[in-house]
Amino acid sequence: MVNPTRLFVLGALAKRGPMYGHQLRRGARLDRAELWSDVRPGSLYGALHRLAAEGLIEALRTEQDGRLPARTVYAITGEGRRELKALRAEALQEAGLRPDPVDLALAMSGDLDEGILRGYLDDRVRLLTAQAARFARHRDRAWPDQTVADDLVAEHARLRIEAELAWHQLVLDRLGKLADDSEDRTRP
Amino acid sequence: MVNPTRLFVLGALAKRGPMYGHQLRRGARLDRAELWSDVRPGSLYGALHRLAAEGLIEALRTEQDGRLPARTVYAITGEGRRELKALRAEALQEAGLRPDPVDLALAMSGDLDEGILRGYLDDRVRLLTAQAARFARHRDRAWPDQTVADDLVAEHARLRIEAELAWHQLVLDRLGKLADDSEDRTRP
DNA sequence: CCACGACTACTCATATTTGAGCAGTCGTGT
DNA sequence: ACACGACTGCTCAAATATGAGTAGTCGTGG
Repeated sequence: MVNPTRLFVLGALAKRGPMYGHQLRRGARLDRAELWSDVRPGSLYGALHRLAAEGLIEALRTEQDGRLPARTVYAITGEGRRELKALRAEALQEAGLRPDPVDLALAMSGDLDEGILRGYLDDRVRLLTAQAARFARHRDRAWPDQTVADDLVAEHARLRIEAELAWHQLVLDRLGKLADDSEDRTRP
Repeated sequence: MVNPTRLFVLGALAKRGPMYGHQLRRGARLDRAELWSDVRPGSLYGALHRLAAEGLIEALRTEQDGRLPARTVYAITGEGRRELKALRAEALQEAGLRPDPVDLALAMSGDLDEGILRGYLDDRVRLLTAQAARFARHRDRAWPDQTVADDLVAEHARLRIEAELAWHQLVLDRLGKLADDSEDRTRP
């Protein structure tokens, strides 16, 4: 429902003050952003233009640093702060599971060879384990200016990955049965 | 990365044979679809048109049942089956956490009153608990034609919600500290 | 010196999603 | 009879996302 790009832009401008596009992007990246946002250039600049057109942010000035490309600095407006609060409230209210494509893929995998499927799952487990390790490190070596909110976000990621790992284990255990099941269907 | 709508349409047509748009939608709904897909009419029909234009599916015929609106029945093509396999493989490979807007909202909530935030979180816990109960029921009273894959998907949902609940508990516990933290910043 | 990869900022065409809406049918109650 | 809400199928404009590309700068190794 709520548009994360808008929330991100408004939130960042409100929190850190006026910024230009690339700065927003980098700020997000440094802030372990893969966790809560995934703003690619296209959607970011699109959002900036639209937000400016709506008056939720405004272009303050255009700078040029040496000969690098010119950049436009935006600031949030009063109207924008109001919208920010509304968006945030909306985001805090929607508590549901976002559909995971892997479920869809699994539901469509009746015909897939068990060995191959098992291979994919093993790979997934490896990837997830690596990520879990990264987030555990997060918890220990705190950032310079790591806030409690940042901790919570990292912890959220860790817990979610643990759940994924547990589920993957369960899938691997039941994989034999899944194969039987699709055989039941092909030979009635 | 992978487009879930495409995967859904191709997969459903491959699995259940030729169907028209509304039928796809309903089939998904009956199949506890809120779990792995959330195809609204707009994106579904858009995808159907595009897939047909690309030759991955083809319009078989146009039926009319009584005086109800006419419907176009689509079938997957050979080309489409190839694409389906590719999409499925891609979906099975991407094992990462999809960003959750609540993290974003939390990161932007330094200025939010603790009581209000706590209220939102309590509501979320209520919602999540209700959903967890629904999925537990899923596990017990099996569907008529519930496959192992369906079970796994439901179990996935349950585990994910458990993780969410655990995290919410953790957030509520640390909420006091979060408030302190933002005070540190406003009065240096 | 120069090629090369990485960074800086942003643009643009195309793909996709959203959300409302349309035009009719059906069943149920009153 | 008839109002009402729910269902049937699908369309459409507007919002948003994607992914590649542009044009130049900078640092580094050979």
